[in-house]
Order: sequence, then C-alpha cells, then structure tokens
Amino acid sequence: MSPREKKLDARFYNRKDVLRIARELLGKILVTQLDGIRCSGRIVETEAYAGVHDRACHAFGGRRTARSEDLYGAPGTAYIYICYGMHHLFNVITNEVNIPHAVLVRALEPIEGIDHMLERTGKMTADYTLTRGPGNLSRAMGISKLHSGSMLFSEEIFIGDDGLRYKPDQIVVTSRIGVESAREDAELPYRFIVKGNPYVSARKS
DNA sequence: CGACCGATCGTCT
DNA sequence: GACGATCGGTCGA
Repeated sequence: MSPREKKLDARFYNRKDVLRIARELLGKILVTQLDGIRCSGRIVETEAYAGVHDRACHAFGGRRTARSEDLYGAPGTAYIYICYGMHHLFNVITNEVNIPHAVLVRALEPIEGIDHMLERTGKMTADYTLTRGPGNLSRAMGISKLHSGSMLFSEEIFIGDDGLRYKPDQIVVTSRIGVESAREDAELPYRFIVKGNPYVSARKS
C-alpha cells in the first residue's frame, strides 16, 4: 500500500449517523489492489441508505434475505449486489452489526491505474464516463459481487484519507437516484455530491 | 437536451 | 413471472 493515504478504521464506520458518514466519504480515496493491480479514485458522489425505516433500503421493514445478508454485517463490511442483471453496486456498511445502514459509492475521480480501468471497461479514452455511476466505477475498479462481505481493512479493497477536505459550500445535497418506487422516501435529501465535479452524474443538483 | 428503450439475470413473490 | 440503488444508445424537438 502506498503511504500517501491512511486507511479509514472501524471507528469511522461504526457511527450512528449514516448521513454524516456519506457526507464525510466525499474526498476519501477508494483503493483496490487486485491481482497485483492497484487502482484508486477520489469519491465524489455518495448516497445514504438508512436501514429498516428507509423504503429505498434493501433492509426496509427488517427484510433480511440471502442477497442482503451483508447489509447486516459489521461496520466496514463491503456490501455489493447485482443490479439490473449486470451492474455490481458497491456499498460500505456503517453502524453496528445488525443495523443495516449503508453508503452507496456512486462516482470516483480516477487517480491511479487509469490504464487498467480502460482495459477493464473496454473504453478507449479516460473521459468522465470511466468512473461515473455505480456500475461504471465497479467495473473500472475490478469490484464484483465476489467481494461482498469482505472487510475494508484488507489490502484488496479499502478506503483511505489523504487529508483532503471539501468546504461545506463545495458539497451539494439532493434526492437519491433511481429510487422512485420508495414512495415517500424517494425525495429524502440523502445524496451527496461534489459541486461541479465532472465525474458526478449529470442529473439533478 | 429530454424522453424513451433494450440489454440482461439474480432475487424475491 | 416481475422487477430492479444502471447504462448507453437513439429519436425527436
């Protein structure tokens, strides 16, 4: 691991306020070191999923199935599931064991391993589509459902802090994307983005 | 630029 | 058997 960033520890993830954690994850660095390939990118878009009372969360109403089991894991667990049959969506689990809070990481600004990201995605150029959107970033970083349940303290996948902080006026809060069926919870201000960052989804603001 | 649509398949009812 | 915490392409204004 490069000495540049310091891994977030269990204390960071083991907190009750998932909205605060989602906000604080902006600017942190997601790192994968898979098969000797190191890739990293700065997190610029997140969404909070607030457990059993959140209609958009897979754990709404206490639902607990084989798919969502990792959502109930220890703080710092990776929860990855397949969406629309082809996209692997990467979440980090927060709060205590059995409290199914999660933060979906939706976009990165690539830092290291861009050539490998291009190879994995089959793209020709490193434009803003490379790691924009949860499906795209997982493909670029080599993250798949196989990594669900693994802890983010390993060398394979983790989140680091290099000290960068966004000022409050650089962060915009909006409703979440793709959760229309969550009825009254669809409009909750649970999405956090870095203002003006080209890797953030273009929708809303 | 916005609206729409097909791809693709694991998961849940 | 229906439905996604998506994506990229197309079509029309």
